[in-house]
Amino acid sequence: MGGDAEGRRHEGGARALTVEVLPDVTGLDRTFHYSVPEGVTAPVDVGTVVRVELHGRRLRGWVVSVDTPVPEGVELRPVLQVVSVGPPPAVVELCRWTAWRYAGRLRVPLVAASPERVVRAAQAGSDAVRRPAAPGPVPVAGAALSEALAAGDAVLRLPPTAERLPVVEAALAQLPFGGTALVLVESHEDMNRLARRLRRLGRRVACLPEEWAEVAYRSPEVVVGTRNAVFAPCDPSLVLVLDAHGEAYRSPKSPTFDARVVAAERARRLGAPVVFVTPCPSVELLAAPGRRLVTLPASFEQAGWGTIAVLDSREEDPAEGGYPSRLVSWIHQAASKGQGPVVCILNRVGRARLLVCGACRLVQRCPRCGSAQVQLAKPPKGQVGVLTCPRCEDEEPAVCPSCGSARLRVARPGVSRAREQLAALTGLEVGEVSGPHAAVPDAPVLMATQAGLHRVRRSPLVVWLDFDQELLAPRLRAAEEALEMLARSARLVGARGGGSGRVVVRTSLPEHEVVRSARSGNPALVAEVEDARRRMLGLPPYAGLAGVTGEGAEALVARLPADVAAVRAGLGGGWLLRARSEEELAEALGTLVAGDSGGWVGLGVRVEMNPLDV
DNA sequence: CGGACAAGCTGA
DNA sequence: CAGCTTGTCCGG
Repeated sequence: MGGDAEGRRHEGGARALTVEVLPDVTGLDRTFHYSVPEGVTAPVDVGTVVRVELHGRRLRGWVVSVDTPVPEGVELRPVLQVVSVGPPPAVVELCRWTAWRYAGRLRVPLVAASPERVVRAAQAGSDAVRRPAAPGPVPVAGAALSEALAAGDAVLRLPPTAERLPVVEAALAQLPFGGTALVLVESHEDMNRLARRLRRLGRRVACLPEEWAEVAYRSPEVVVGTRNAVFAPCDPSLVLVLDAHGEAYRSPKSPTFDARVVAAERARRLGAPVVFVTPCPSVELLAAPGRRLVTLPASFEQAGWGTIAVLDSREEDPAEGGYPSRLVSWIHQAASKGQGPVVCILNRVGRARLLVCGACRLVQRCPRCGSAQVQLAKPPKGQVGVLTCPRCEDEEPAVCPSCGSARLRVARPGVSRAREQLAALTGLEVGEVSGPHAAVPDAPVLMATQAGLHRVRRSPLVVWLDFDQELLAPRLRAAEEALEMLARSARLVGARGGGSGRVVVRTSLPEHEVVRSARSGNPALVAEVEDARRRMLGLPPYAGLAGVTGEGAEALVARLPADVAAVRAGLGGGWLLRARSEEELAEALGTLVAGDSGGWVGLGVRVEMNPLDV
């Protein structure tokens, strides 16, 4: 790529080159024209990072077009300096598409597509001789991957404990000579692990964004990276998205682009195949037009979900002290195996999420806003605790306002309280993992929120202490997310050479399709129910939804075409837009914005496509 | 976005 | 009316 990197500049001095530059300034979504003076020797092309003067300020910016007509009556100033090589023109084009598709500014995808540090122009082309790919044994998943690659755009449903390295290897075996595979992964950690393992197999790997220049100039066999790597400065011959269910593929800030959607678009433009590998494909992933679902033999898939045991919480004996004795003995057994910590999960931070007065049975609520108060920490001995309102952060002493009793019963425990209970019941040391960054204590049993799933490599036993909470969460994707959590749990206990661990799910809904899907290793059960629900309720992917907030939201909404519905969305003067598809929404918003002298400057509007909170 | 410049407020 | 805050405008 960047084939004629040398070609565009100066044209033998016949005419001065003019460039259109987008300044790297948040909120200034406008372009300005500059001339490229003779003194500038570095190549200048679409994507190049330059330094320019604007309104007395020296700014960095991207060249977004070359030799486009300059608006009348402007006096061109010269580009001060070529700062760095930037994304190749085709990637800038992809960035434009992304900004349009997610109704946001171009700057964000351009930042994602650009090197972190300055990169000087270098000779294109590979300097290393490739060894031919060793034709290793083709595993079950390898054959399925071939089928998926042949389909052009496919989801490969690979059960959670199945190794993913053979899938990547099988993809590399099909790479054309000199071709590059782009592999997207959920996290930085996954990237480093995959890169390490591929290098050990003799593959030439480059990671993004660290090795941006290698990707651009050395054409490695494999480019590995997270969400932003979808804008890799190369022309991939195939694209692989691992753990394609992961929320990490969605950008949290506007434009809220989804790297899976961008990956499919990129592959389509290049005529390259794209394969999404995941144990539990979402409705969105499956519903993309022209996409095939490739599955493995049912027996392989079932085995790949491991052992998932259900504890029906309706049958528990309250005399057992909070958790059934069967669970306690499972924890004892697993903890003695020495295969990592037992991980118990409760997605409720703090000590208590619901308190009831022991004397008069009153539910403790915030005196200001009425929300149920929570208790974050156990009070020191002999002192009265503090109740906090999760909504307005009001703090009150832990005393019943109605009868004055300080005997408050924990009706719904949080992790801290559950930790105390488990330690008492098992007699084992129980550590607590609460934040995504807190240290993981060295204890045989860990009490964790969902974040704990990502903090442990391997475990003999994962216990969901209250899975009802995940099954019944009032979120659009609750069922799919619950299945993803079970998939991750299954991987944790099955990690490395067929771990013999198990996942325990404590719930009062053992017949819920999420539980049945995971137990039978058939994620289609959830997919079918979810698909029907989305169709019936007109939710994505069978509708396009977008949240619009900010000063100018009202004015924008007033000018929307008739086929885009808008309703006031709860807090803070925002709006929720609905159209037949996200593309239609993007089109409507795009034309509105293009109407006002292009760009989102001064509109005071932020658009969140496909918002996560209903 | 952030600087420039204008209009508005304060206190001596 | 100097000295400061607040607001609006605009960039090549």
